[in-house]
Amino acid sequence: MGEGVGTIPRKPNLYDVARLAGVSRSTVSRVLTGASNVSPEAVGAVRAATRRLGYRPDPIARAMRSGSSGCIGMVVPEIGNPFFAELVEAIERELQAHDVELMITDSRDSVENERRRIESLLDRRVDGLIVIPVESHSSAPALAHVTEIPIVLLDRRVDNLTGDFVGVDNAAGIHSVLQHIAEQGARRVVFVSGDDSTSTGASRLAAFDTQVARLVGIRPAHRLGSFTVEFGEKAAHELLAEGALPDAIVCGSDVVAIGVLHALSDSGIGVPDDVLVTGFDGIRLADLMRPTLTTVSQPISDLAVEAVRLVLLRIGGDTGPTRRSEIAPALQVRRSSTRGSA
Amino acid sequence: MGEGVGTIPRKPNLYDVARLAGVSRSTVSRVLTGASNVSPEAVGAVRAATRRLGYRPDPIARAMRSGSSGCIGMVVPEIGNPFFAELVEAIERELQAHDVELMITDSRDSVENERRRIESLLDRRVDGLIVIPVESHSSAPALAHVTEIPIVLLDRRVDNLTGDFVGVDNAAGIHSVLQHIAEQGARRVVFVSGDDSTSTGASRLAAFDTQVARLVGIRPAHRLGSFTVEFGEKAAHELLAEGALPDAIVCGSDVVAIGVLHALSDSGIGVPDDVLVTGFDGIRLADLMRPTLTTVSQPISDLAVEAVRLVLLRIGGDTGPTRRSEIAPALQVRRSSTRGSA
DNA sequence: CCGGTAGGTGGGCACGTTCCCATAGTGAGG
DNA sequence: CCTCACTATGGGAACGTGCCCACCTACCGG
Repeated sequence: MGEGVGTIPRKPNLYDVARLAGVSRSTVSRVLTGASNVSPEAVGAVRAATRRLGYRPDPIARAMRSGSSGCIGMVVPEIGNPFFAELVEAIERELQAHDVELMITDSRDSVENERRRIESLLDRRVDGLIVIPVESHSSAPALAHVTEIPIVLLDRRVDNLTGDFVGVDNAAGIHSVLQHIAEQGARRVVFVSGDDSTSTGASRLAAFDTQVARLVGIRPAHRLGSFTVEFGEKAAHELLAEGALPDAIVCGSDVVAIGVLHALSDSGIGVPDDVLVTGFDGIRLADLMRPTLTTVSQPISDLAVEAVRLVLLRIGGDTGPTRRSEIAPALQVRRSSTRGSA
Repeated sequence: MGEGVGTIPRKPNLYDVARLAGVSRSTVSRVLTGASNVSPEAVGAVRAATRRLGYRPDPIARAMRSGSSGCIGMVVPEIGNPFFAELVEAIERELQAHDVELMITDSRDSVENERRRIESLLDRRVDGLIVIPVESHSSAPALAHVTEIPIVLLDRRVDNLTGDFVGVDNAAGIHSVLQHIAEQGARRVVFVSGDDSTSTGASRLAAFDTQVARLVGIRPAHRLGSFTVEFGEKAAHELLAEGALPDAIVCGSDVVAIGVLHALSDSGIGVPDDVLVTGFDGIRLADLMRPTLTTVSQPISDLAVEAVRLVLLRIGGDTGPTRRSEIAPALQVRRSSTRGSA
């Protein structure tokens, strides 16, 4: 009974590769980490042995020693929100193109959860973070706490936080919607959106307030809550209860608009015949609603490419000034806002 | 200049806690891992020191030594699919209730990606896996390869794989739909669904074939592709091109049904007046479509609770026989399939 | 001919934790 | 009174890797 005969083939480690290649652990490590000062013969022997044993470096041990895991973490407020889900999908696709792994976590719209998720990702030694923060104000402490690794804010900003940001130009988006609504002849318009606890809510609201009088017309009003279908339904029902239906309901997000459409349909109000409705985000479902939903379409793929580019750049050592990428959204005119069309 | 004065406060480790508590590393470790044989005074001192230093155990080092990370991994074919997104959300919520962390990854409907994701999660020492497999056949090797930790299949099965499964009773779901369709007076029905490369596709198809003749009627037909909006649109357009519209279109998933509704609406076909349409899955959006979509509603929350219960049970050491939980779905009758209603 | 230098290599150590074993103290039973 | 067993504790080792340092050899210049 010779030694090693019949033993269970344990997962190979650096020692095993070194033994088979006839070199030391150090040399194997040098080859695998791409360091210089290794002879071509050694490189060849190590590569052969690695392949032969099916060796893969242990990411845990690697993280332990080097403090880096080779993957980046993402925190999302609510993966069930189609816009965020599409964003995650795009980020994942883009990272895969760069051979970087993604760890996705959900903060469930709670700052406390968000803090925990970020701490956990840091503990797991992610090399960078892409975060869609929960709130523009109270998310700040948890995020400011991240100093060792780069962090890119996606879609939403956070107050007083020096970090890279990637999102759309909300003011331009609201502008294009209002202009379009005005062209359709609407005069009285109500803005239904999330409140100003998120930067997207705040800046879309500010843009509406700044531009509505000049572009559209009389007695503009708000109804602010959260970016959910339920809030859209509630807001629409309240508007109906008050009696005077506006000419147009401009929504701060597509899910809100979907809620509004649902409530109006339930009450027998015709869209676009009785009231125009628009959304914001450009989720895939916007085009599948009946009526199809006019919306400010965010270039999700471009946002993902830019966010990934930025975080990898920072991981690569870039220490330039904080960057803000505001990509222009494009208005998608559809049935829900086109009066008198077929 | 005394030593330690003005030094940067490094992240505390076991040594620091032990020193402050006046005990050894071993005792601290015993307290924190909840082992027995520790005196109450030691426990108190360690807890106090831990709190005082704000010490948190390093999960990487823990994983390195013990081979366990205290979190479980999930692999999903497509996070952008609303049904999967809702499932992920429910799983995350349920795991959080048990204080277990979740690492979510996306296989993007590729068996090769799926294999890589699983390997990576194993490398990261997750304690268990919840997987929605890509295919019932070719996903098998990658999954069979997982032997050290428990794995629970969710929604879809895999051939010849001995592992726990949680999903709905697809045959019962199809049965309830067909019965309902028959009651509405439909005779000719077409089944539009994903093909049999997934177990859900296969079993819904089998159930349709077995039951349709008895329950509904004449010349049933299929149109099989993938569980996507695009396929639903394509299938509906093809049906229209062929001329003879059936009485009802039974879809294998809600996203397919949404695609069908979209295509029919584009072509001016009335639902439910000209043709009945039903879905399967019960995603939240089904109730927001116009017409609202009749669907077989999966108890997503129950599925998540059961999957989490099973995986934690196995992690806890349970070695009982393989379990199959097939939860009964509930038919949600809505506008898209109710002929002659208001 | 000798010293210096650069390229290539191997060994020790550390990262922070858990597991195993040895040891000291204590109570009970023969 | 001695011994056995059991509790509480501390120290050493190990998980697998990357980094630092020391070493060896060959080559080149003085």
